[in-house]
Amino acid sequence: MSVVVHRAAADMLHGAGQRYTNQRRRLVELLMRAGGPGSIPEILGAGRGLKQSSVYRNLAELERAGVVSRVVTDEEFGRWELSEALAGHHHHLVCSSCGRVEDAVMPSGFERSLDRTLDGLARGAGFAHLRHRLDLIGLCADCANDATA
Amino acid sequence: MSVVVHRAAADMLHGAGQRYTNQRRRLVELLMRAGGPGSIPEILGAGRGLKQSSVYRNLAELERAGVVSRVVTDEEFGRWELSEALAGHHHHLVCSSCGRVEDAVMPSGFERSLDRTLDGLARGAGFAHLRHRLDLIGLCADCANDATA
DNA sequence: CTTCCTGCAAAAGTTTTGCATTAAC
DNA sequence: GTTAATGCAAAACTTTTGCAGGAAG
Repeated sequence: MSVVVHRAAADMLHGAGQRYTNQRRRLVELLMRAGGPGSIPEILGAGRGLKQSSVYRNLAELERAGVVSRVVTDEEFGRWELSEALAGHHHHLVCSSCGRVEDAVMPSGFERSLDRTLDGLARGAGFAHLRHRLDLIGLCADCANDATA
Repeated sequence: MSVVVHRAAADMLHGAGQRYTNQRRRLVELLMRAGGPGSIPEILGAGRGLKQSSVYRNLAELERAGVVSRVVTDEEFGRWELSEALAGHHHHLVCSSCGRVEDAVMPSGFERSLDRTLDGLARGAGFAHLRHRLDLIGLCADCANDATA
């Protein structure tokens, strides 16, 4: 699986006239292992030796090539994940206490009915519906425990 | 309606030992009229005479009191709206081309089934489900026209 | 050998903070 | 009168950019 992702990432970059360098491979590897979007501090801390300006530039380049996507949050720094082209369509469980973000997949039947509902909404407002973004906000197990204790 | 909102905002602030000053009233008025979340540049530009540092401080204070909420986007500046306590539960239509954001409401039956589905997801992952955030990403009428032309 | 990538340092952008002044209650 | 809000300027913060050196093809 990880081989498939790296192969795809390499192809996507090469198609854009870009190289799949060691540092870019490390970023993809890191995001693939994470189980959810990784924040800039996590990336800079974890990926020992990854330099700030190169990380920003490489994430931007990987995004242009369609390999990664920026995730919107209310945090003060960025979060990045593998694009849905590589990771599949999914949603996020966001802990409002510690900021942790995990991936989650909804039943495909529900996705379909959600998209139909949004099509209707969009039509009514003159919007062309491209995609949606659905996050569950709550407390992760750790933070829920802390609150109880 | 606007009277009701101002009254509620005043109560919420007073409950927190804060004052409902002219500037805070102008912020609430502005966000109430907007039909969607307002960005910091819009607020600073539109509300003539609103000073940058005071706007940031007042939005933070209004958020603490539960009057307004920060909206997450991928823009480089903040967006703010009336809280759901005042404006009711709703979603956003986001134009991926120009950044415009409009409010939208989904059929209540669909909201219920969405919440049930998310309850299941949360339980499976050890999350305590508090609320959700659902945005439709697409092209507003103006940008769709530009693309066609 | 040409093009792209990397790293450092500096700049740009938004947001936050310190402090003296002014307004609200 | 006492406490909180405002405005200005400076600081903090993340992110972007310029430029020289190094690696990739």
